[in-house]
This record gives sequence, C-alpha cells and structure tokens, in this order.
Amino acid sequence: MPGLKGKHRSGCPVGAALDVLGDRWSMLIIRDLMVRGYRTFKEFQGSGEGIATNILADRLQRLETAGIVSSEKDPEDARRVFYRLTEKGIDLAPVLLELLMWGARHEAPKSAGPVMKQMMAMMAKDRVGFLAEVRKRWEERDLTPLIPKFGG
Amino acid sequence: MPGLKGKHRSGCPVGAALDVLGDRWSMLIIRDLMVRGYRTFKEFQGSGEGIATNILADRLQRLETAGIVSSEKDPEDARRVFYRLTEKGIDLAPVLLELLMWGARHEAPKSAGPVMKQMMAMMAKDRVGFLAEVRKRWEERDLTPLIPKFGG
DNA sequence: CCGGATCCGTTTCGATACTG
DNA sequence: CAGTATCGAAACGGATCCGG
Repeated sequence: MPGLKGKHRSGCPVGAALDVLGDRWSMLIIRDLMVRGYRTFKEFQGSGEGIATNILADRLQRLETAGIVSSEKDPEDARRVFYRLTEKGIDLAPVLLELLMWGARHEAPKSAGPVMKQMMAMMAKDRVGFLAEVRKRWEERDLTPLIPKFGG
Repeated sequence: MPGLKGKHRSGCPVGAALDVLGDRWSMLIIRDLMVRGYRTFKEFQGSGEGIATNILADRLQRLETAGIVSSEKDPEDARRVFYRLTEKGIDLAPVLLELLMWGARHEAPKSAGPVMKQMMAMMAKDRVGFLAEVRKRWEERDLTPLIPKFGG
C-alpha cells in the first residue's frame, strides 16, 4: 500500500498543509472535484493525463483521511462511489485559484484558450465574487463544469 | 542525480504549476526565501526539519531552471552562494499566503502562536496590502523575517 | 567550514494485469 | 466500476566524501 508519511511538522502551517497536499496529484484531484464536477474514480482516471489506479486509490484515501474529501456509495448502483469535497476541502478554493492564475501567467500562457483567458480576467477582476460562486456551486452540489458556466 | 520529470501537461495551468511545485519541498524553500529571509544552502538545510542535502541541491537547481529562483556567488566569500526569488518566484506570494491561511485554519490551528494569529488577522483584513508589503520587501532585498515586522 | 556530489538501502511511483 | 496485486524504475533520506 503506497502512501506518503508525515515528516516535517516544523510547526509552520505551510509545512502542515504540504504534508497532505505536497505531491504531484492531490491538488489535481481537488481541482477535478472543485471546478470540473468530477466525482467518480473513473472520471479522475481519465483526467490529469493518466494517474495510475493504485496511486489514485491511495490519494483518495489520504484525502479522505485528512478530511478534505468524503465518499459515499451510489444508492442506485452499489459498485459506484461518489466523492465530494468537504468544507475543509472547498476551503482550498483560494489556493487552487492562485495556483491556477500563477500557472496561467508563468507556466502555460500560450496554451490558454479564449475561455481560460476570460475566466482569468473574471477572477482577477472579481476574486471575491468568483470564490463565492465556487462555494455556492459546492453547496448546491452543482456538477456542471465551472468554466462553461463562466465563459457563457 | 535525483529529479522529477515533467509528466502530465494536460494543458491545464494547475497541472503545469504542479510540474514544478508539486512536491514536498519546493514550496517550503520558497517560503524560506519569501518570508524568512533565508538565502544560503545552510539556512535552508536547518529549516524545514531537515531536508537531505542532495534533495535540497536538486530542488534549488530545479527551481532555478524553472526561473523561480536565481543564484549568485557572494563577492566577498567565494564559497558562499546566495539564492533569491525571481519576479516569477515572488509572484507565488498569493499561493503561499493562501496555503498558509488554509493550513493555519485547518491543519495547525492550535500550534498558531499569538504572532501567527496576529499575522493571520492582518492578512485576512488587508490581503492586498499584505501582498504589497511582501513584494516591497523583495524589491528592497529586505532580509528581516516578515512576521516580526508585522507582529510589531 | 560551505555547497554540493556520490553511494546505498528504503520508499514511492507508474504501468499493467487482475479481482469483487 | 472501483479498486488490489505485482514488479521494475525512480525518487527519497542519511551518511559520507570532496573541491574551493
């Protein structure tokens, strides 16, 4: 069973946060849950250009243990599991937002399509409103992708 | 020579950002540079409760390759090297800030001393001003720790 | 001394095959 | 569909060594 160990505990909140989020996949799963409306194992699998199934299973479990994600079985189909962000998880929205904006500005400026650019402008102009919308979506269990909703 | 490989490039800026930052140590080094005023190999070493020297060397090089950190030799002491955030690196301030606030709220609420609490309140109340102060410190090459400066 | 590089045992990752 | 099991390949951490 793979899994990272908590190590540095230097008392700094950043270190504590990175104990859970400081790896290649966790934030991508959170992004899928938060802005793409994904909720099943299968959906995550086809998302970030292929995470291995064992790693995905491990990360979901770690995130659940950390209280960032919750899971429940589909009442209509016993073999299906729905994942969802907890309150603690949706509170990561500002982190994800800033990471997205930094990445868009410095790491992938040319790959940003018009929809992404529009969203970027939206976020820069009305940060608070945007975050409020993300949370509202979460409260209402709205599973439509966030970007089309904003891109119009 | 250890080193992570860029892998997922799913076109999403978050994925691109995590190609560089999605590991256990990079953001901690950036925190040390940004808010603690650290600038030498030795200082980083004694910081996050012990990163191995080979890993530290590798991460510094990766961050430099990514354009987040720059290095220059101490003109007065040839064996010493000073590291510093680039413009791209200081642009990570909002990400680090949000990570810090999330961690303080959800992961290490009890370990937050009065100074940290004061800083949290300050950041929550005047986010823009706080970020401006961080950037100003960077522009002026101010190496005093950020927290005492704010804690008063 | 300082900033690394090298070596080595251990842990984690990633790909794929497989199961309930 | 949602995970386990397996296994070779990386990456990690610790210790040590080395050039300046």
